[in-house]
Amino acid sequence: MSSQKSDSVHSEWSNQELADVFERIANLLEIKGDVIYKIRAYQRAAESLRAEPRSAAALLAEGKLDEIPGVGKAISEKIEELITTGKLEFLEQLEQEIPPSLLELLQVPDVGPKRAALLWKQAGITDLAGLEAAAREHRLSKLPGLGEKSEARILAGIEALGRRTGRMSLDVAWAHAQRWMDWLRQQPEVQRVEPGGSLRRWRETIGDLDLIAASDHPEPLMERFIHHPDVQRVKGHGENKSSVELRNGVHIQLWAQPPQRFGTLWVYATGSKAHNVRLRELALKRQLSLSERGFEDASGRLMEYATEEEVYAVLDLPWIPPELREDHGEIEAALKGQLPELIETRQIQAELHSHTTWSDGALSVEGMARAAIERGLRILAITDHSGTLGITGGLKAEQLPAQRAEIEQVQARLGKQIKLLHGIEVDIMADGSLGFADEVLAGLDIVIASLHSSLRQPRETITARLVRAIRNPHVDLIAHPSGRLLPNREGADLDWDTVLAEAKAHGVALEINANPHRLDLTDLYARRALELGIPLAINTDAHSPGELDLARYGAAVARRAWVGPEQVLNTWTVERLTRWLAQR
DNA sequence: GCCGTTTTCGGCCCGACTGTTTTCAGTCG
Repeated sequence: MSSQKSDSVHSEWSNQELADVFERIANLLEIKGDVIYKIRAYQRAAESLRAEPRSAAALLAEGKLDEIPGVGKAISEKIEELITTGKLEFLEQLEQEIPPSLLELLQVPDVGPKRAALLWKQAGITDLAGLEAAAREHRLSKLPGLGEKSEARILAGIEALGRRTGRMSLDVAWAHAQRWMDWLRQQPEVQRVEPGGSLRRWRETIGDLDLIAASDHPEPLMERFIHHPDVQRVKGHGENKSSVELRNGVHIQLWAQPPQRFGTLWVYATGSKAHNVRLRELALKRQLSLSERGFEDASGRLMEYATEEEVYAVLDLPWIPPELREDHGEIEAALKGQLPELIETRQIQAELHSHTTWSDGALSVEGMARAAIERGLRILAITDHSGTLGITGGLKAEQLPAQRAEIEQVQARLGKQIKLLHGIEVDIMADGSLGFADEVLAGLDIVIASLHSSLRQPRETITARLVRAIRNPHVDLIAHPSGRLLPNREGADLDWDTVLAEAKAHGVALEINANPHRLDLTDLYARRALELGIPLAINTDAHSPGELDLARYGAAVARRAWVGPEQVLNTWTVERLTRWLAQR
């Protein structure tokens, strides 16, 4: 990407695109060899932009860009230049000095900014193809600081890039992690095994798996780990840390320390990196140095801790739930004793988005109802698809009375075990109208509206389309608002400031779709919705009984968004929920 | 380049692992 926007599909710079520009600047400055703290400033600004739910364009208009952490005078001006002119003089200058194709080299393991500069200046290598050719011709090993082993590692790294499977959805990652944790627990040297990294923080997709072990004898454990028959390539191997690539393309990092250091190790290997940096800064203010081994005081004495609670207590902090550890304000909240109460999966007692054989579900109304009862749910909304284009086997409006009759019969049989609601998941058409007429929607207990088609419309069009649905007086809830599919299909290019403002204005709830391939709303916008007081729903969108168990993934998104039980419709009593629906 | 319950100037996290080196630089998380 250059600093010039390639086309005019987007009317505005998204925070993500701005972040990409600053990350690009940081990488180019690193290759150039600029002051490390300037580089970190650009990196921090990029991270903050990605974590900022309000659009930078809107903040600029309000003169509030400096509310973004790490954005000061210089970066504010650059954001303004990008938004107003579409390009950035500073970046264009930089790209004159440093060939931007060098940035490709940074994707290769073991190639960082210093080596990229070396490869460029001493060997004339400016892109990935050039690097691969040089490695194959054994020209790399002749460069200063590089030998035959480095050359072989770099070549292996380039080949691994081609195999790279990308990020995993959360359910896939957990399945792999469980298998490996079971294996690790069977090893004689292991006292304890836990997940770490982005998996434990329940990030929406997972790159590498981080597994943490307590062991008095880590060496033989690491030895057995790297020689496991599923291991294709050993990326690194030491006493306390090893990392491997498996034959199935999954990358695993195993960390180990003795049990009495498990607390600091687990904090460290859980991250996030930004959270860890903040903890270390707090430690330094107390004349302590914090690492995965423990706290070291000025005299060099190491203090070891077996639990995370003890580690946080040293810094006068309460234990912080992993889902919050992103340096998105959790340290400040913890210091003030104001960590939020987070929703628990067990508090979810309603499923407000489910499908039956009336559309594309696997079970009958009664089958789904009984599955819901088995899982302890008190409320189940049957919300089959409206029979509009693109949805196979959707309901026609004429079928709704028959479906209602069936739901009432099942309700009569099941009695007080569960409250069934007759709803619909109505399609939002390409023009923003709904798949059913208002008179039809008026007769239903709950109306969910969602986008399924034409997700690639330009931002203004698709935003207006969603807004029109939100403004329909019969719509209670917008399901999976962006329509994204993890790990690969991006969601609609929505103007979220507008969508959230409209949802608030009309009291329409927004769904956190719990399916691990959706997780939509994202944590970012769920947190903004929380702050705005927009009602939230955590729904599995179950098409089969097993999918009702996906609620925990939705709860994870809500927890990452600092959401407690109060604002989530699914935690409400039958009376409160039916009253809310009736008032709308 | 950013930031402020030690500061508007002078700071800005830490160790493991690797390879190429004779004591350390680069990369990574």
